[in-house]
Amino acid sequence: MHRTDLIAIGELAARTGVAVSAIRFYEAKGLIEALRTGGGQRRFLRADIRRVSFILIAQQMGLSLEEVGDELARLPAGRTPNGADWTRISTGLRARIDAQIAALTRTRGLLDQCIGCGCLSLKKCGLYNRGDKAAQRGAGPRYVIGDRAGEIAEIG
Amino acid sequence: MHRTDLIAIGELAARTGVAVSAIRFYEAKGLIEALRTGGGQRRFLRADIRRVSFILIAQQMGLSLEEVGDELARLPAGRTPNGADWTRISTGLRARIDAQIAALTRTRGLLDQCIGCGCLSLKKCGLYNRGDKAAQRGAGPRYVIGDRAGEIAEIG
DNA sequence: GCTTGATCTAAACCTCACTTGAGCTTTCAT
DNA sequence: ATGAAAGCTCAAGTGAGGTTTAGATCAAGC
Repeated sequence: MHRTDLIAIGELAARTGVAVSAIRFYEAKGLIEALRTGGGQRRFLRADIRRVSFILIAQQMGLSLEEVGDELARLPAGRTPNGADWTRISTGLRARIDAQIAALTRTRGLLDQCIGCGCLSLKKCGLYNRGDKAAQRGAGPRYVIGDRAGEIAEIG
Repeated sequence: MHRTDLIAIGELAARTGVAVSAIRFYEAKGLIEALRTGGGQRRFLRADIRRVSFILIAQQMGLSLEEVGDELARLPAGRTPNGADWTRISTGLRARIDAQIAALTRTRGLLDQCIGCGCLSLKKCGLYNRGDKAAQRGAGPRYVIGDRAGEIAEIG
């Protein structure tokens, strides 16, 4: 048990269910760090399994990799999250989920008002981006709907 | 009122709040169609305002442009959605939102169980993709977490 | 010592939903 | 008839979160 506590990238991949390429990508993004063998191969600590797991869970909660990186960087010694860290972070994640649920519930209410109306009027329906950050997640630059909502005309 | 019922792309853009470039993009994707003037400029029907509005709303509900295209294609005569169509479609959208809310609520429950535990164990926490399509929305090909959940080892 | 499988790097490619730019043409009000 | 504003096409760029490919090297079992 002098060398066995270091694991190769393939094993880290297998243990976390992430592709090897993704692990290299995370390293390039600074989310994890690797030691190197004499021949240049990566060797990870067992604790990195936990670290990668955290990345996956945080992603599930809707954090971008950059935000995940921020969280990890905020850890005391740049270390893998321990129980106390996790309690703090996961409580924050909970708040995010609450916000997402609230946003969806609001949208559902608007949709309900709109079912059977069929007007699809931008003015009346209110089905346009009421500060709905969650729905905005996605790819690339996006036209911000509702930015100038007052100027959008009624259909007709 | 012989020519005025056709509108130029700029007006369609102004009436819907989307960029002109986005409208051309939608046309290229087959979501809307345009007539052409002798000089090659696009002319749209007034009904296309409603059609574009539908695209925006459906996107808000989390449909991809391809899915929006499928919905539009499913319309009786390939026509712009009318009141009855909208009732049918929006009821379907409502179901999607319900599913998203349910998924988030489930995740929140798992997170609650996990706060204070800190194990981050893939086996025990269950914080991995329980058929959570909503969280999967985003850019590009993505490793499907939990696909082989049974084979993912415990941390340690 | 040799072979096989794992790993290495760098760069290119992918999706989605658009935007931007270059270079030219059409439309419309005056 | 003209000049500004709006429109046209086609190609390339953006950003997130990776994957794929190519060609070379490393580590380990026999």
